[in-house]
Amino acid sequence: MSQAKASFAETPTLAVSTVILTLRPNDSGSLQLATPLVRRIRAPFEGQWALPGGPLNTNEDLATSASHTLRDTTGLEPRYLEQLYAFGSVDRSGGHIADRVVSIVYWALVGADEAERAIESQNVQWFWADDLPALAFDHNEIIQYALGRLRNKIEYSRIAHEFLSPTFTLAQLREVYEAVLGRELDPGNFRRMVESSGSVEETGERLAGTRHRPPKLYRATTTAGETK
Amino acid sequence: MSQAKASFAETPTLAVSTVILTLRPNDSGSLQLATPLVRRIRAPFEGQWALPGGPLNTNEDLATSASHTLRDTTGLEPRYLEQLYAFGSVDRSGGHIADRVVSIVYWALVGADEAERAIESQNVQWFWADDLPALAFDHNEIIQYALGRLRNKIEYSRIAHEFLSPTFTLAQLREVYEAVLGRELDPGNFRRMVESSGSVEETGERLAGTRHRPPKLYRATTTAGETK
DNA sequence: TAAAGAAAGAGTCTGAATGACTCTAAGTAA
DNA sequence: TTACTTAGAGTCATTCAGACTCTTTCTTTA
Repeated sequence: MSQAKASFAETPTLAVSTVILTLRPNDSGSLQLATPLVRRIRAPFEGQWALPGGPLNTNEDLATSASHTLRDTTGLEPRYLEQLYAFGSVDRSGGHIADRVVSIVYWALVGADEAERAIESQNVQWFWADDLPALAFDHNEIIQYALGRLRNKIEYSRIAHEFLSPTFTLAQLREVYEAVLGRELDPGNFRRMVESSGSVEETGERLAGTRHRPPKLYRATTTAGETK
Repeated sequence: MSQAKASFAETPTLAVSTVILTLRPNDSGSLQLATPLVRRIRAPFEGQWALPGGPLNTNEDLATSASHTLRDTTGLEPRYLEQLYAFGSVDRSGGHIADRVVSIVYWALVGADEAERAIESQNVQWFWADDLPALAFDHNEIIQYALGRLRNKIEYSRIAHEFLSPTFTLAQLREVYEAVLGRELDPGNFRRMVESSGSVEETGERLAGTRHRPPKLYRATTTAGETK
């Protein structure tokens, strides 16, 4: 395979893209999933919105490429970044096989604190994840896939706190679950579940400034026993 | 990105490989995971064993490429084929960046009936999955990754019967679970679990020729309610 | 022909986890 | 001081999984 370059001339090009997800309050005050997209400045799909991403450099690892492009285009440096799936249908570039790109897609979760640092411009904007325009390539499907993975993974993993600031109340954590799962959860049962899971620990402080009994603040425990 | 070919000249080449897993009885009669490997006939890693795979053709979908290469090199046509992960560290080609290959790896489960059809030759051989030689590239790690996925997925999914012939007894199905999970399961509890899951149905026949009470034969129910 | 052996298959018991729910504590706002 | 709101502790009933027992139904052997 040392002469591979020659015989692989017809191999599709390789890009790395990322679905970034965060939660922000909508008009009615409840949390909703949002994602930043970038406007394409080249054909195909010129002018349409797309996932942030770019070609894979020869000297870069996949995850490195993802976070690198992310920083350049959106200014974000997510703590949570994981490979999602490789999308490579021959027809995903709008029918032109000559344009064929195989995308290795990562997904990232961004906390409330980090999301504020995001660049927003003419060519980078946030959208509600469940109300997207028609995107370039198969990027609508990709985001749907990411949302499915998120809803699935939040049930057995400890990723929910990635959406929050480093310290948070159990009510805030519950809001994350409710927003992702799309249904309300019983506060008492939720508290019991979280406390017995060992995924959070008390900081010893309480959140002040509420108009009721001040809730305890928690932080995520250091990732021992993390489930992939 | 229509001129992409030019600017992507330095993009790594793309290959699709597959981890094929089957269960076969070992010397002591219990089932054990086995996988077929092919001997490399080119540098790098010439002469070493590797996963079956090959470069991705421009006009082929990823999964199509996987099953296509699989058929050509091993003669197998697995019913179960799913994308596993994309492996793309810069150093996985033995240190030569010029040889860099990004592999999109699929995994396949092969039933006892199908596995018999496999070609075996000087350059294609079966190995026990937990007793492999040093393989080309990072293929040892890839197989470990696939085994982890299998052990995880067998717990919440219905893939176990993919290792069996179309009809099977509950004892045979239990043996599959025991081999994959590496521990014994209580026959009674296993029966209750499987029957209440709705993943199997009786064929109405029984397996003859045993030296004890003949067990009922089951088949997998048609994939409704399949969990991804 | 009877007894022994083996696995099939049904059923019991117990403890842990979960959903629905109640009750009290501790703050703010009027 | 009273009303209001959420925090946080606790109860009850149901479901589920592991450990275990017992009976059934076949083959093998005496």
